Amino acid sequence: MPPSRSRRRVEEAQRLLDLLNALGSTTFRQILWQRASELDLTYAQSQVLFYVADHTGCHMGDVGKAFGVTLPAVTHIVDRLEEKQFLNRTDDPVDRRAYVLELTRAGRALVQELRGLQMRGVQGVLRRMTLDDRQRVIKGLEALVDAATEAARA
Amino acid sequence: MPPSRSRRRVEEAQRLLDLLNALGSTTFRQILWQRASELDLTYAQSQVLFYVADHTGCHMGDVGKAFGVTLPAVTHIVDRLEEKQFLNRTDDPVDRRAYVLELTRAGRALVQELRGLQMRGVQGVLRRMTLDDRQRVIKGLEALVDAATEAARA
DNA sequence: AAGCTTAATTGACTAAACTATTAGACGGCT
DNA sequence: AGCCGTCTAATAGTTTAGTCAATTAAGCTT
Repeated sequence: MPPSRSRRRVEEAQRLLDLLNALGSTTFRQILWQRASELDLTYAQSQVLFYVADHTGCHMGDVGKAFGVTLPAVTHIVDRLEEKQFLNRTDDPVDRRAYVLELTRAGRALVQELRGLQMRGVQGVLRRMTLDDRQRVIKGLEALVDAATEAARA
Repeated sequence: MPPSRSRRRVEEAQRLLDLLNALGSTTFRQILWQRASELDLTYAQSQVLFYVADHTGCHMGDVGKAFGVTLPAVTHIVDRLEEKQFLNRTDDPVDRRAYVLELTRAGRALVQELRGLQMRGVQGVLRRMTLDDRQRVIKGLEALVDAATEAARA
């Protein structure tokens, strides 16, 4: 008897769950963030740094929404990044309740360096894959991310 | 001029990096772990719980190695899971320095419930994808995880 | 038996997250 | 103009997770 449609759905879900776990755990995380931790940057700090790099002029609240954390958490992380001189908190001329975040020169340099390391890490992985597999994973993940976004909205 | 081979490699790496980020951030994490946090289980605690479920009888050190954290970190997490009566720490009859970890009945029930919720979450996402995309993402991720494992070893 | 290694805990610390509260500033309404 | 509700951010206090260094106890080797 061939597997029923619903049985196959279960198997696919199971397999995908395992793969996502494997992805999230040590190996890949290490490839991507190892260098950041060597530079005394925590994972959370790196994430915020990257976010601000891509959203210059954003407010504290924007960061919180982007990562799904509360404002006090953002306050602390930004405090530390400001101490380390990687970003500035300046008054928003338009709305005086808010701050405007932007990277310092050192912050931009750091982001550029880390991006470079991540790119090299990922390229090192992609080099071990066939062209077909590379295309598969990219197209597949695009569809997956889209579907997850829709599912979260619904 | 068509894109050169090396330029394409850079673009692929960039795209993959973005996709992995999108995957790691809010949407998917929420689908998978939302319920656990409602039950006062942190992410780390859930991870350990799941690990022990799949490796009954393991030692503290095994957990640490699996997640790349130090032993004291494991001690704390296991302390909390034991307080909550989700797992037991019993003496290893073979090696009296070590403990043997196993889930309680309540722990097994919890893992089963969470796995069910995760499965439903993932199935809700897969339902919004075409058959081709589902196959693509699974085959693609398998290749990616393999390549990452090799790359980490090398 | 002595000495090294291993498994786990404890203590002291930092980081990150939460809740609840507070302080200003914005905006709409009367 | 003045008040009220809402929004942005900070502060205080707590919990969790992680680190390192030191400690205890058991196993292994010679």
